[in-house]
Amino acid sequence: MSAKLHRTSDHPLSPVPLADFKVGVDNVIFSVDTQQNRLLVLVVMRPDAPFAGYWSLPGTLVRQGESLEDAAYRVLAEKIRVNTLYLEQLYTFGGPDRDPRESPVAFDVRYLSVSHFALVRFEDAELIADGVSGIAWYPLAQVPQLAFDHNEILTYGYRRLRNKLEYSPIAFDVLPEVFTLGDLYQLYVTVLGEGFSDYSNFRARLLKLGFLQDTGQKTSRGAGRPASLYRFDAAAFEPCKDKPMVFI
Amino acid sequence: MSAKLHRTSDHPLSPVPLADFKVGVDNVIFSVDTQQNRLLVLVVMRPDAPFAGYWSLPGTLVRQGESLEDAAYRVLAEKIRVNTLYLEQLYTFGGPDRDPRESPVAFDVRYLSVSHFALVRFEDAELIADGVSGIAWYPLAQVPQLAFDHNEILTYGYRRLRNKLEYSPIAFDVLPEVFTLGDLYQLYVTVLGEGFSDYSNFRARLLKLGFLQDTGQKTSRGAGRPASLYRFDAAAFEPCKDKPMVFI
DNA sequence: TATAGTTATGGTATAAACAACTAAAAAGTC
DNA sequence: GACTTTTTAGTTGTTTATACCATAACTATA
Repeated sequence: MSAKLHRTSDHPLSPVPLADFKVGVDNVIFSVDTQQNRLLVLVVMRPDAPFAGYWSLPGTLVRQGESLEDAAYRVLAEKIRVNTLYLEQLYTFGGPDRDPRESPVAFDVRYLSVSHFALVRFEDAELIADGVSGIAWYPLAQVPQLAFDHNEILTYGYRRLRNKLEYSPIAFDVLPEVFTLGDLYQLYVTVLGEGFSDYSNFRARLLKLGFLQDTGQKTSRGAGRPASLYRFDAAAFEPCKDKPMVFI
Repeated sequence: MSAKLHRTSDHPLSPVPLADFKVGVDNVIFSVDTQQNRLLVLVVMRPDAPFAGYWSLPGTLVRQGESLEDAAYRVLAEKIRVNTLYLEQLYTFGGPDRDPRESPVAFDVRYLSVSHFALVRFEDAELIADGVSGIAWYPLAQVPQLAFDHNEILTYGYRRLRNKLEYSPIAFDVLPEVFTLGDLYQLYVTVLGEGFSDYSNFRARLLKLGFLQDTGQKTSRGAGRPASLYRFDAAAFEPCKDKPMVFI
């Protein structure tokens, strides 16, 4: 790192050429299948070069007059029909040589990717098959080699997911509108593994925090005692903003 | 937000024009004057249009063959001589109309800023006055209106600083090599305010975590009992990676 | 119908941790 | 020597996390 410091600056009379960029937006879109307890990532098949025939994160190039966030929403809406989603910026990948379309000799174009992180409800999300290129949910552990540096972007996204799950109420952007405490616990186990409190203590903590609203209704699916159905109360969450919901 | 979803996609035979970007890198560089207990931000005076005569965050446009991180290091090295620093990517600002050089009619160029967050040691950092444009440390509360959307970027940077101070050992990138527990506590007070544990409990917690190495030496500055001088032990910090150092 | 299996729920006891507070030690100052 | 300043080292009460257990409410099966 220190080698990068104290470089002699270029002569002011010979201006160095600036890079010209196309800016892309790539989305890490997570969902959780609460039936099968699987963490899923949305990938699309690339029909054209470069990386034709490779799976990739759904992305697009930013158009004239379009903001980064708008571009992220646009590419998502082209792939899934959803009523509600969570979306935030993730990280920007902009090194040279990350896209083969960049000519290493001519330096004519650079491709930069502003990645975004999104969550959708699995039951609610309807994939849009346009007939041309494929689209699929992949369990995170089974994601193949992706185009470009998209595996690296995915790693960033997964880290963000785990971190946010600790403090933010993003679980309720993935779960159905009403859910049981067992559903909520299973979601945390699916994403984080078993490295935190057991079900009993998890229950006690979440209920004590006070932002889970009992709907009065009960489930009756299969064996076992029926579970109470809860709803997330965003207003009641405010005071819990900085308190962890689980301890990893 | 829902209005942004489900837009009809453009006709495939009439391709929409993509935006052409110049990519800039702007640095939020913080330091702390431990003598006067002030949180400082580095700003530079813009000599040329746009925003000539305004203070701004030190930035530059990315050159051909240069990575984003390299560009961030370059602009920092042009402004300060330091031996050690902390630097990470902050956020990417890329909406249209954030730079007056963008023509609203012709859509010829868009300017995007990949902001970075940096920390340097105040005593160690020597500002480089190039005679042309000004450069100065500003106390955070007294930062004037900056060029472009740089005040917004600064807000992002300050939030990142406060968040990182809670879990990461970035305090030791700002403090001198050896320091007293009083210095460390004052740094936290300077940045976070007084909303956390008192000095006595702060001491007990930090010492118990076990990554502060007693140098055996003592200070003898002014009145009061001499304080032990400590050094940060990065290896011993590893197990504390996920434990908070203060409770805000 | 009795019994076992399954899941949800509501606890208790113990150890750890946080918060507030007190007191002594080691220097300088008057 | 008395007083001030700052560091250091506690104590105590309360909260909190963790591990573990007991029971309730339902289903499936013998």
